[in-house]
Order: sequence, then C-alpha cells, then structure tokens
Amino acid sequence: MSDIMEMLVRRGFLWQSFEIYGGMAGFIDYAPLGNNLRRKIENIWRKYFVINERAVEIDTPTIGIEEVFIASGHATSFTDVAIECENCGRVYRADHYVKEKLGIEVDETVEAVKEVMDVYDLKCECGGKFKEPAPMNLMFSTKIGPGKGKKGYLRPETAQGMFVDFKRLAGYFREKLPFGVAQIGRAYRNEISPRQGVIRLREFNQAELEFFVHPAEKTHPDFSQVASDKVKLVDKFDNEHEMTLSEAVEKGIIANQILGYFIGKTRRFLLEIGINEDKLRFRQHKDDERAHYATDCWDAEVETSYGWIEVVGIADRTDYDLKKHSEYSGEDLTIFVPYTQPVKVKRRRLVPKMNKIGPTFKEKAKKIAEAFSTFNVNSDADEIEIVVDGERIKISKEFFDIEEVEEEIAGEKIVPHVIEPSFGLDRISYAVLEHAYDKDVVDGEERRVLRLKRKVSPVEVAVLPLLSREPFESKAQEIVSLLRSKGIYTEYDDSGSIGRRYRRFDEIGTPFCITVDHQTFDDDTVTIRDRDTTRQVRVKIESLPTILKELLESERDITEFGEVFR
RNA sequence: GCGCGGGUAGUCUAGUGGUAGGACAACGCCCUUCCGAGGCGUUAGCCCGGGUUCAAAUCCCGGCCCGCGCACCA
Repeated sequence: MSDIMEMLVRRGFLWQSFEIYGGMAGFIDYAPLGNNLRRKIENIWRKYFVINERAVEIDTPTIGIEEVFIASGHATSFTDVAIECENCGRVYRADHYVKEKLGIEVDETVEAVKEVMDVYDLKCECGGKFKEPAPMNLMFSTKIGPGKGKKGYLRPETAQGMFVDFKRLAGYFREKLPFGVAQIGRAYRNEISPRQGVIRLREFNQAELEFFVHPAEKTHPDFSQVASDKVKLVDKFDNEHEMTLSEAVEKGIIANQILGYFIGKTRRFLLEIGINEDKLRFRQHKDDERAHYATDCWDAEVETSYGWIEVVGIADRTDYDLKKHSEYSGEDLTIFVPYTQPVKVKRRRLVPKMNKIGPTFKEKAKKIAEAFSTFNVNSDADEIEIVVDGERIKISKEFFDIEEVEEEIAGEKIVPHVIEPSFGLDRISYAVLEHAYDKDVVDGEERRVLRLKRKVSPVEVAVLPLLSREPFESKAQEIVSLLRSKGIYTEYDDSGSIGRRYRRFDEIGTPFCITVDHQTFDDDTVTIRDRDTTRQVRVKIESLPTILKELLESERDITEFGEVFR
C-alpha cells in the first residue's frame, strides 16, 4: 500500500468495504474523515454549479426501469457480447472481432455470435478455441416487484434522471432557456476489473449538471468571468496549448463558448478545493474516443501517483438524449422559443368543398379534408394527389378552392442541446488528498502534514490542554463546547504530549489547534496554532468563534488576528 | 477475465513443518510550562475454506483481497 493510502485507511478517511468478510473489489466505505471531506467538496460544488447558475438540484431514483436505458442507448451499448480464448485468455468484443476477421456484421446477441462462430469455425489469433460467447453487461440488473417482476437497472450515470424529468423541469423554469439541472448521487457500473484504489469503483459518486441551451446559442452570459483565465489544454491531435479561454474559443480549439465557460468554471472549482494547478489539464476526446451521445468532450485530468486520471468530463451531448426519450416515450420534449419579431409568412392553402367531397368520398371525406390542411400547394395544377391511410387518391380541382393566406409565426419548437459537466467525486476527493499530502521537517523531525484547504478540512479545529491534567482539561472542554455550539467542527485531545497531538492533527489536515496554557487562567486567552507554519498567536477566548470562522472561510494569515506568541 | 507477485496485531515487520516475536500506534497510570521526550502497564495478529501431516503462518488445491502487466473502461 502506498504511503498515503496507508494513512488514509489508518486515520479514517477510506476503508475497504465488507472488510470483515474478506472485502469486495470496487467498493469503498467513506470513513468519518473522508465522508466529511467529500461532503464539503460537494457543498462547494453546489455553490459553483447550482447556486451560481440558473440551475436547480433534484434527486431521482438510483434504480431505473428498463425503458429508460433502452431509450438512452445504455441497454444496447452496455450489452456487448464478449468472446474469450481458452488458450491465451484474451477477451474480445464479438462484433468487433467478427467484423475484423470475417468482414461481416453480426447482431449483438449471444445466439447470432454463436452461429457465426460455428459456421466459420472462428479461432483466436493465437490459434486457440473460444469459449461460449457471453453477454458483457456493465449495468447491474435487478427485478422490481415480486414474482417475475419488472426489469430494472442500477443507473450507470445520474444524468438520465434529469432527462426523464425534462418536461416537468422545463415547466419549472417557465419554458425559458437556458437552465441547468444538477444531481449529486450514486451511480453503478459492474466493472470487469476494478483497480487502483478509488479510481475505478463499481459504486461511485457523481455530481452532474445538465445545462440546457438553445442549439443556436451555445454561449453563456457569464463567460466574461472566466474568459481571461489561462488553461492548459491538450487537443484531440495531442497538441498542447496554454492560453486564455477566450483565445481557445476564438481559435476553435474549444468548439463553443459554453464549453469554454464550463472548462473555466471547472478549473476554478478544482483549484478552490485544493487541486494543484501544475497537475491539472484539460484534454479533448479523440474522435474515436467519444461516447455515443457526445459531439465534443473535454476531460479535466489530474496527475496523481496513478498517472493522469480523468476527474471531470465536460461534454456537448447535443439533443441526443431528449430526442431519444421523446421517441421512446412519445412525449413532446421540446421547448417553444418565440422569435423576437413574429414572422409573417404567405402561404397558399386548400379549402375543401365539403358539399362535393362528402357525397363523392363518403367515409373518407373527413380524412381527405384533414390531409388538405398540411398539403403544400405550389402550382395551379388541375389535380392533386394525396395519401390517406396509405392509399393514393387523386382529387380534381372541383373539390377545393385555393386561397392565399398570411400567417404569423410566433416562434418555433426546438429540442434543446445539453452541455454536461460530470464530476467523479471519489476521484476528485482522492486527488485533493494526494495533492495535499506533504512531508516537512519541524524542529529537526520529519512531519507528515495534509495541507488541505481550510474549506475542505474534515476537522476544522482541535482544542488541546497544554498539560493533561486539571484545570487545563476542563477549560479546554469548555472551549470545545463553545466552538461546537457555533457550528465549528471541533475535536478534543488530551492524550500524550502536546507535540504528539499537534502531529496527529497535522496528519489529518486540521488547520488550527487551540491550546489552553497557564496564561489562559490569568487573562482568558488561548493560542491559535497554524498547521502549515506552526506559528501561534494569542487571542481572547470570547473572540475565538468569530476569528476562527473568518480564518476557515478564507486563507488569511493568523498573524492578522492576534499577537504572535513564541 | 488472463498472467506474474503479494496477504502475520491498527500500521510496518521477523518467523521454510514443532509454544508467533519485535517496533511504532492506540489505551491506562506516572511524569511533563508548546511541537511524535521518558517510565510502568494493557489491548491486539497468522485473509477464508479444504487437503497432506502426529503436527501447517510455513507444503498443496480452491476462493477472496491488494499491487503490476494485458484486456475492458458506453
């Protein structure tokens, strides 16, 4: 186990799930400190991507019914048929392998693959025989209800919940674009081989924002806020750039302004929670790498001991999802967008003469008249041909008049496009911890210290008696109660010597230690010690809550708040 | 899923068939006027299952977990 992983487990950030039963790959428990850290990161994410956008947050079920994933494409793209060689153990996607070797398209069913394998006596490249083809489904399936039940899947992303609720959401936003919908929650993928600690999990935490925009207006009103931010970019041709976002958008490296906006916002968010800027870059997906739904996609990648890992995907999913759900559900998932000026259109239309059509066409008369209303009149032909219930019918001039009308068109129905920043919270939390992990030397002794940003530190303040005896202990406990009552996450420790305790809290990244010493009993003051510098200032106990809150919300120096001690 | 290497207290580690040892950590007491000091004591371990053997942490088989490579990662 790596140095940092060992610490994270020992000190209570992350634990292997089901440990007493031997564990299970792909699942982790958030231990007390890790849970607190991730919650804090989530709350900062909310500030960035919900509160400061025209956006709302919702919470939808983690189990989805089959229909949702048939529409989204996950049911098919997740059920690849795999074939495995008995000899060398290599696993291939059956359709890819068959196409490559035999040049034929095979249906993605076990039966179809089996037939092709039998007929052509398909062998592995190494000459070995293949085992029976088997479905390789990366979604966990389940049954809803008793007995045979209804087929369901654990969601492989939180996104679908937002698309499924689109009609309601559009109403909530009074049918006005753009708007965003966010969801923070669990998602599940039955990974074949989860690895590398928290990097690939079978159950993981996502924070996703679906930002719905007019397809012709991929801009963001707040782009100017990030336009001059410099960003490290790697484009789909592996060219590296370091330039401002406005430059990147102008040069077309980033497809549109709104993608650029969310790249900028993502960068600021990651820096605020403590990702090291030197270890952050944005990489564009190559053409063959993009998911089935996306046109352009940029990943935020962070360098860790596992190499560069993807922590955020920012994709232009276009109208793919809404169109699919509209098609499969039969619901109209469009938004009516009024033109700034209504457009007047001259049009010629057919006016049916019902007194003639009726007697001639009898029961078909009504449908013929309906067909007229959508007929495009472009000539003064003597006869027109329309289709009613699949039957072509010729209708001569005596059955209708042609009339010229002027219509006013107020706007159009459009299917919004969606820009999706999707955050992997587990990887982000881990990267924050790794980037904060440091060793230095204090008084000639090596010290392990988590230099977490104050905003994400799981324990905010530790109160320590200088000596573990009365009256120091009681006084320290009093201060603990005071700080806790003000909502500050405070811990108390009287075990071992003062130095040992400082080191304990340094290791878990607690930014401030309050020490009760002899002088406390003379003038009601205590010292505040800064984790990173180990410097101390002396302040009045009564002013502690205010000072600590100010310190925790900023990265201000403690020496601004009191007289330097020692 | 395949291959290679691992799995001994909370952590690290010694232990190649015969009573499982240490360090650090944790906890208690003592000591202690600010950075892992010291003393005494305590808690705590052979991943799971099967086999071989008089006897298994140790040898064999299977599983689980961890690391690495391959494959997979819409």
